[in-house]
Amino acid sequence: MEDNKKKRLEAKGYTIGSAEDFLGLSRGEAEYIELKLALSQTLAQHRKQKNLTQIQLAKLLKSSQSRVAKMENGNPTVSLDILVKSLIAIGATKESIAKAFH
Amino acid sequence: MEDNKKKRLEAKGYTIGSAEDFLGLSRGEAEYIELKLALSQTLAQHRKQKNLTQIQLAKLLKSSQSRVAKMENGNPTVSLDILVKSLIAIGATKESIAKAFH
DNA sequence: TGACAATATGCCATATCTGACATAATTATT
DNA sequence: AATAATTATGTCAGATATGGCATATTGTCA
Repeated sequence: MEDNKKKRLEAKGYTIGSAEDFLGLSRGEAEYIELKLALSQTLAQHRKQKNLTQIQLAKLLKSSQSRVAKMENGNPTVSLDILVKSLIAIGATKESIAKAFH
Repeated sequence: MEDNKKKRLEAKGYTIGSAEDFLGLSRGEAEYIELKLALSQTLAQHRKQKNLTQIQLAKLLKSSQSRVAKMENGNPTVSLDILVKSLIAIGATKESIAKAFH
C-alpha cells in the first residue's frame, strides 16, 4: 500500500493499517471515507478562515469542542449528516460543499 | 406560504404544514431538508434508470424495501449518510451526487 | 373489476451517533 | 523553559437512525 495515500485516508479508528489493508476496503467504502475526510477538511478551513477556535465553533453549533475536533479529523463516529449540517451552519455555500464531492 | 414550494419541501413527517409554517424553519434547516430531498430524488432516479424495484435495491444495499421507500421519500428518519452511501453503492458518480448540492 | 406487483406507512428492538466531561497532547506566547 | 491557549483522545448515558416485519395503499394489466 502506498504510504501517502494511506496516511491521507487513514481516519483514525477505521483500523486500516494493521490487520486490514487498504485493499480490503471496497470501492464504496473508500469513496465514502474520502468524502468524509474532504468534508472534514472543508469544515476546518471554514472555521480557520473565520478565525474561530473549536470552542467558539462548538458553541455556534450547540455542540462541544471535543466533537468539533472529531469532526475535523474525520473520526468514524462522526456522520456525514453532522458535517453537512455544520458546514451549512457556518455559512458554507452549497457550491463549496459540493466541491468536496468532486 | 407558496403552495408549490411547500409541497416540494414537505417531507412527510417534518410537520411543516399545520402548526409550524415554513417560515418557522431557519435557513439552515430548510437548506438541509432541500438537500436531503434532492439526494432522495437522485437515488430514485438512479434506481429507475437501472430498472430495479425497491426490493432489489434493498437487497443490494443490505437493507429493506420499507427503508428504501423512506429514503426515496425524504422521510426524516433517513440520514444524509445512508443516502450518500446508497448512491455510492448503486454506482452514482461523485459528480451526480454533487449536483444535488447545486 | 379482480388479482398481482410495487410502493408507502407504522412500529419496534438493536445499533449507531450525539453532546458532554475529563484529561492528554500539542502549539503559541512570555 | 514555564504558562496559557488550543486541539486531540477516551468514555459514556441518552438520543437518533437502522433493518425488518406487518400491513396499507397505490399502480398495472388481464
